[in-house]
Amino acid sequence: MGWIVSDASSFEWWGGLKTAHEITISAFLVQMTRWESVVKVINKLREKQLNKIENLSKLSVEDLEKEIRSINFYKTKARRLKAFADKVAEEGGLENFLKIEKRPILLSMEGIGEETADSLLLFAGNNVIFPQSEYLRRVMSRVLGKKLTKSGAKQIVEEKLNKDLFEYKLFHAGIVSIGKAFCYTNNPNCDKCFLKPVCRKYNYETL
DNA sequence: ATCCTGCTGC
DNA sequence: GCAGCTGGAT
Repeated sequence: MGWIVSDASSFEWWGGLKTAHEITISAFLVQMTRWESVVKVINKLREKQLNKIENLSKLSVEDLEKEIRSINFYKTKARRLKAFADKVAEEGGLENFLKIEKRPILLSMEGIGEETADSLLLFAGNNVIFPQSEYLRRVMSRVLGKKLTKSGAKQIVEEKLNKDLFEYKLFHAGIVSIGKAFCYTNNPNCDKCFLKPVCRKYNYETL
């Protein structure tokens, strides 16, 4: 069965970005920001060979600000990216840094909270960890018909899914897709949503 | 005007 | 728990 692909890395996860470096840079940039804006900046960085963490660390914060000016909170994010790039250099490269045992160090860095840390570990580092996003909390809360915290929703998912990289990435992609397309904070578009057959909010008007 | 795959510091 | 960060797109 040659067409059954078990290698999760050959799919266009994380908006189609391929390298751990671009995924990592975009993870900083995308916070409270439209994905489309992030892609534009990543494309520009790539043209200038700045799509690698080591190359970013050679820039000053001021120059980095200029490169990402079109991004929401660009000053804050330039500072955080610069600090992260320097830290990666200390730790002996990005690949070595994106491992589960480094999670506490990731979380200790400015600009990396739970969601970003686990997104990096899953999509850039290929670790079986599920990111606890606001999308996840919202969709899972409505489908299950009870108020969940982000970490609560994450716990349920990690309990139920097989410990499989492909499943984790696919489920995350599904949650994000549904969150963006239908499951808005206000006035969710439940009629169009393809989860409505199994959603408690839709069927019982809870939450 | 409002929205956008958060995190920090208070 | 919540204001602030900070700007482009619609």
